[in-house]
Amino acid sequence: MARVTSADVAREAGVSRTTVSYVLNDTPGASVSRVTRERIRETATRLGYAPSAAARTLRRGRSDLVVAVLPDWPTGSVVDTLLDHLTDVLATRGLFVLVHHHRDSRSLADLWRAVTPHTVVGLAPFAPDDLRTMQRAGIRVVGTAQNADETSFDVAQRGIGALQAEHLVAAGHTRIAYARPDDPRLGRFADGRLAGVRAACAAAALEVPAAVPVPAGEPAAAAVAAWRDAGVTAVAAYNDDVALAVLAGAAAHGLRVPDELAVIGVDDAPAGRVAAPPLTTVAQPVAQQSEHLAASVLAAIDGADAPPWPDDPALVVARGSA
Amino acid sequence: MARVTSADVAREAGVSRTTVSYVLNDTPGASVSRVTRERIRETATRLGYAPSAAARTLRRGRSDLVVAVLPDWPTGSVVDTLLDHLTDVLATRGLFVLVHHHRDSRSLADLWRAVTPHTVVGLAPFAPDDLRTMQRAGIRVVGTAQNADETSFDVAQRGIGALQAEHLVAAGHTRIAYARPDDPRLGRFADGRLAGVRAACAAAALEVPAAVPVPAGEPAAAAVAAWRDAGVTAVAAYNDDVALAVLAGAAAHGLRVPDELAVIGVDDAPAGRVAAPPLTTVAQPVAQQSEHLAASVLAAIDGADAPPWPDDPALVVARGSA
DNA sequence: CTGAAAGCGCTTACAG
DNA sequence: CTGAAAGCGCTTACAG
Repeated sequence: MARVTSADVAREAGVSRTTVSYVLNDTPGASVSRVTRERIRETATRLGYAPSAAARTLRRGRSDLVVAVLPDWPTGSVVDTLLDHLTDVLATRGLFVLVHHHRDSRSLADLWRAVTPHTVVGLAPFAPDDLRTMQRAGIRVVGTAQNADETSFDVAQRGIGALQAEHLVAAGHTRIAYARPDDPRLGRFADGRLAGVRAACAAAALEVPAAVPVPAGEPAAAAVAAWRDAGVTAVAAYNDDVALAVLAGAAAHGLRVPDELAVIGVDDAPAGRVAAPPLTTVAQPVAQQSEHLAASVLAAIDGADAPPWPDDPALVVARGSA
Repeated sequence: MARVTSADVAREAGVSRTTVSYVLNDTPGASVSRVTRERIRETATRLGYAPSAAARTLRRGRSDLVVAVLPDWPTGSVVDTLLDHLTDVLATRGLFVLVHHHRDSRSLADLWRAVTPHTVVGLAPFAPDDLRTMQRAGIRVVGTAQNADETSFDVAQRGIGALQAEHLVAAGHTRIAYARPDDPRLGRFADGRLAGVRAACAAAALEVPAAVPVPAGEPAAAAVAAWRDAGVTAVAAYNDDVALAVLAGAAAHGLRVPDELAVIGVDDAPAGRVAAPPLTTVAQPVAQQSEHLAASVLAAIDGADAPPWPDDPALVVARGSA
């Protein structure tokens, strides 16, 4: 069974391909009689005509496809929400979003041999080579500062870390430690958040916190013992899973939380909300972030200026642990 | 700046487009002198030539793109791992994987106007209409039983539920309850797991468990009280987040776990490993599942038979809570 | 060993 | 109001 083309529809409906194209694309300014219109549509449906995306793209020089490039690391619900919203917003412009999970080790160049995207949205920074290839291929790139090596996401990470530290400082802690994840793929995130914690501590004239790796899913008994011996009274954790591991470590040593050790996470994960004590955490206002991403992409497509990053994107949810 | 085409490379290198195509695609059987080869490659790089995916696809009638269609619900790390592996395996065949997060309410038909995929991998079942459109467009579809309305994922979900119940039954429990999530998007998963639990209970001649919605992230105090009053001694939870909420509910009533109430989750999430008591759970052997998915897709591409679903895909990780 | 030419399926300026 | 024709950029049978 050969593919059904617009020529088949035209022949069957007794018109030219031109008319078929006009009708099926609702080309403005094309005036085709009502009955012809109906007949063409009916014929297309009956034959099961599906236009060739490749031919369309080749002819128009641009596709309706937006590729979102995600980093390799486990992304979670925030990114899901972001993409969901982006998909909705772009759908109103007739654009489709497809997601590519990118391994840093591999070049993106080969991907453009398989697809001709309208626009590429980067949620991770691109390698300079990749950026150059895309620019040369005339692909529009959004979501990452094109010349700086820092994305708005990096900035957001720093803000999150700062918020954690400021909360701890405000509660009177003076010796703060940082619990970072041991998954190397999370490094870039962790570095950003840690930088924020350190900046806030420095601003409060406190000693700069040391970072110790705390694997999620194992009680952090050793780390907690070391902190206790060093006089640390509060720890900022990379995320809620890491914070929960710290909580378990404290329990193992009979340390009372938050009196003897305060703990703050990031994510506002369900597990933290039902921990004992309930975990204090930093929540990201996903709705706001989603709006911003979608607006940035739209602006880029329209050649407008990018909207400013919202002022105060994250917030502390104070519960029992800090 | 106009797009660089193979004609530009040909002119600049002093050869025909034919030769450029042969060299850049390493066409077998094309014998081009070494120095010409080098010159063409060098010229292509210098000009920043990127072949047009659309033209290539149009000409060959098939693209190198595989689209994975995911359902709308929060997917999490298992699916990430699956896709990661699939991407790796297909890369060895020169294929690229792009992911589409699909809302059931919306038709997939429009997507095929933006891309011409080589193959579509469905991790959720497709609507009959969508399936028909794809077949007509000559798109190969994998990963979902094409005529039955049940995917291998549905089967897997039932197996998980059965495992939970069997573990509880083996421990001597006779009154078992089911805690399902309140996120409606998870319904399909929850139904499958619940069916497995019920089947296993029926097989053990026990009363069929009632399902009560337990929101993740809130101590399930009311649900636990009701279970206690009804003489329930064990609960199978949809996943670890829900199980943790049950654990918190038990704590709120001073119920000892597992003696007065046993709890089993699904996922082997980090938070469950550091809970008090550590959560007993069902772990999915992601590596095996990944192999199976990748092998299925490869088989479909090669026109071979799909490999059988592995016998015993999930396993109970017994810890403190059941 | 290399090139001229056809054709994939579409859209759109142009002619009628 | 409708059609014939060009051309998007590539690959590949064919001729030399």
